Amino acid sequence: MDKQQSNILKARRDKAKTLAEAGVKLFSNDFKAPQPIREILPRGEALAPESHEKDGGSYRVAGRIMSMRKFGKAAFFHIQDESGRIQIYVRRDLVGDEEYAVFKKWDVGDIVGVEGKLFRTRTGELSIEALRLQMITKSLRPLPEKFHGLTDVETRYRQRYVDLIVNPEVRDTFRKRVEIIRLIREFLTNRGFLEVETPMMQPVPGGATARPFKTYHNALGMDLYLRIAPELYLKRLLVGGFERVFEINRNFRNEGLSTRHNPEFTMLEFYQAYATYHDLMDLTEEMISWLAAEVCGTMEITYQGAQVNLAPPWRRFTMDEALVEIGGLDAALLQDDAAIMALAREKGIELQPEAGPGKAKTELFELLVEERLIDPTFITSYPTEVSPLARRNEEDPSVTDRFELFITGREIANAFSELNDPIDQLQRFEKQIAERGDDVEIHPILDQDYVRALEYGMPAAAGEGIGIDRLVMLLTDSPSIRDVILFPHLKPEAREK
RNA sequence: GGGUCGUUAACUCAGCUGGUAGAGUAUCUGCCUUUUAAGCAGAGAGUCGCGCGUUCGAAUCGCGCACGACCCA
Repeated sequence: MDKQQSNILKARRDKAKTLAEAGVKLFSNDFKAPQPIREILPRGEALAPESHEKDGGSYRVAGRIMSMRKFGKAAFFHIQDESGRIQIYVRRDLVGDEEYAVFKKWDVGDIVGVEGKLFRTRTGELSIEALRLQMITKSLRPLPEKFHGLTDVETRYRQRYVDLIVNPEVRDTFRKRVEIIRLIREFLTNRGFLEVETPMMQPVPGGATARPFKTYHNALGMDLYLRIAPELYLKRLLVGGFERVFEINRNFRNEGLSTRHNPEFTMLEFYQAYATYHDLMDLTEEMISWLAAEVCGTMEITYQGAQVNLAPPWRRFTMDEALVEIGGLDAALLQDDAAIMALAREKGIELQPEAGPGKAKTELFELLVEERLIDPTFITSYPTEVSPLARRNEEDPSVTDRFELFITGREIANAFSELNDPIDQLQRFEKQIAERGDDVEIHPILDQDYVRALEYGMPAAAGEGIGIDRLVMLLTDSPSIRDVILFPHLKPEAREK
């Protein structure tokens, strides 16, 4: 931008300079009390073409110019505010020669204020006939082309502000995102859950298996980690006597980026004392189907061309059942640890030396079953081996009282009856640390304070995590997580464009 | 990390087997008081992502790098 401006940018700056020299304020801040465009539109419903509103009411609107059709002594343009869009008609004989000369320097992209009367044009479009015009903010850069708009995904993500200006469906997606989060709060609050905030910076990053971001606190002289999950803190609150808690906040994972992964993402976690994972399946089914009805107006939604029916009840399979019924495995084989391990290797799954049949089974599930779970499906009875924080099943201690929820082949939720036996918990932590392999960045430290908290006694409870971004993707039919995060992470631009 | 594809004017895109860059929108000038992808006439605008190589000559071919998309791990 420094050396050679493109002529189009130069033209804008020259024009702005000319206006400023003529005494026009390019950045005024005294256009008071504009009316939302959406509130004006119904006022003109009864107007016939080529007629003005009878009582001649005056309207004040402000917004960005999105299109412009100029004639010699008149012009039409559209302005857009947050609520909508309306056409403005400007006539030289109504605003005066001087004002009209200034108006001729207005461009698409400028933010302006208009005062005038409501009327309907010959072609039937409700419009405001301008009596007074005011520049509020002069735009120095052109908006993308009016017909194709902005489609380059890289620019859309890097310059989200432009994306939001020109792509109304993008604004809708983010409004829906806000609405979904608001409804979740309402849903949980109505059921007695308390919304809490727990540390984003943790001395021990726990509650999940992932590589954390590391930082350093100068005054304390200690390493801190951005949290990979709030789980262990929320469960400390159960120890403390809060019986239903939830948190909606950011988690950070120092791993790859993809259409389903952003280094920071929003997670809902909630914990309920004296509940089991069965109770949470019921709650989840109720919550997500209700969200769909509220946000999409139906429980039968479309995601990227696939029909998805979110109406309860949802299918529930144990992992073994799913491997047999959907994965096509022989039921007898699942009872044979050696055969499971062999099959996993045969399918090209790499298993660490210390990995057991539970790990192999889980990997086989991901490979053979996961992507085929389009309609919502709860998978239960996860192997204890892959569930370090979940309560063991009382009849079969090799599995846990846990479920994951899959919709459109993707994991949406993960929940379990909580492990609250401090001795069992300590042993599992130690085993996990021993097995962490060569990656010292994952779970570097044993969370002894968490074990201490459990020693005081945590009530029987169940807890769940729901990835908000993925849920929003589902309910807004968005193909990439970057479509539901306002400012997704990208590599730095090579150069300023 | 691997593979495939992409990167050309502010935006959306053409540009064949190498011959030195085009369209539409946008911009600028003129005409135009009911248009809505307004219209008509004219004009200007690009280190063709970056670098190296092959060649008399590279947007085009080769190699490397950057950024992005999709798929795989």
